[in-house]
Amino acid sequence: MKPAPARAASDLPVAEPAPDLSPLPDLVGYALRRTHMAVFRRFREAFADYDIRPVQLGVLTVVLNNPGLKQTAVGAALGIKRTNFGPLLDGLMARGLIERKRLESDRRALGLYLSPLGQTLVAELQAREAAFERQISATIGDEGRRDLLRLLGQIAAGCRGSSAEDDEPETDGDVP
Amino acid sequence: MKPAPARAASDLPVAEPAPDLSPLPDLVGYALRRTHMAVFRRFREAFADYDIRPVQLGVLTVVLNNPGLKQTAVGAALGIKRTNFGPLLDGLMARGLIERKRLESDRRALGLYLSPLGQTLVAELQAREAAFERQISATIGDEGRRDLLRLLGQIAAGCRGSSAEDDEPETDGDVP
DNA sequence: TATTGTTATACTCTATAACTATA
DNA sequence: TATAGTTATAGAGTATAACAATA
Repeated sequence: MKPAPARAASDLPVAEPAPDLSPLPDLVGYALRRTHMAVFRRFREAFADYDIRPVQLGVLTVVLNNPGLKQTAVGAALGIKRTNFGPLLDGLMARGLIERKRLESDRRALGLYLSPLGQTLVAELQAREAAFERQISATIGDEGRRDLLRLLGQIAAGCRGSSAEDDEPETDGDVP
Repeated sequence: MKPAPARAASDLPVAEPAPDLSPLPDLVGYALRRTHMAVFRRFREAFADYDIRPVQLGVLTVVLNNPGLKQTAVGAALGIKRTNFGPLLDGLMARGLIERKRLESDRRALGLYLSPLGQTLVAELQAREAAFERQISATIGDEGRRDLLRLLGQIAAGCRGSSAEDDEPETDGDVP
């Protein structure tokens, strides 16, 4: 709510008329990028004291719900490539939040578990997450939020629907 | 449309019951991330022959609409930090799409212009962009698209509304 | 002193390719 | 041969700090 620069009537003639961005503001892709960036920044602020980023909370949540799930499956559920999931896990393990155990059934695979510390932390994080969710969707109401989630889901499903998706990363499994 | 692995009735007992992701799929931030990723991937495919990414098209569009606008203003309009905008521009200039001229009015600043080649290219890109937009929003219809843009705008505005935004990057200027 | 643009640097995310050890 | 996980590597995207030239 800046009080408007209060131009001195002879300071600077025109206030830089705001560039013409058309047609960007009317494009779904552009709106998604801007909104995602804004929400992401807010998330970082809201979780700054925990030093947690959205992907990390995603991993902790999936491991909480599915203890013992093997690494590949956790990564695939979140759309993270095998290759990139390792370093991400390293960070969470170095903080003592996640533990890994070699599976008896398949000695190649590693099952993921939350440590006691991880369980305590994820409970706190989920509480704050719920508050964060209420905060960012405060302006659109419950109905708007439902609409938004539905529309986003339809767009994402449509994008997955066609073209090349051979590889591994996007083997989702969530949206039916 | 894979024909379903056709389990041999004694091959693998259960088909891995799809991990529980709750509450992630019901979170606006998570849905934004997934949808943004999916749309971004589709964009790259759709513009692969041009080797153009969304941000680059954004820059070209703003320069087309506002020839002579100084570098800082173009970057700020798109939410790109001064520091990171330089290298991005280098790429577009190396391809001969954008030219820069030192401004007479302020000899610190550089005005951005499209080269003739850049003008030709951006016309083609915008045509394809329109087709891409119809493609990804095909499943939600015109009404759904309007709703989606409105909801995304409200979320983004709400995120910008509070907390720390002192620095330069997010000096938007678009959304009123 | 403030602004424009630059360089240097770092961390995260994403992506490919090649390797091991199990299966 | 195929899978689980790793390493190495590369490119974007984002972030800070410090600098030169200009205002």
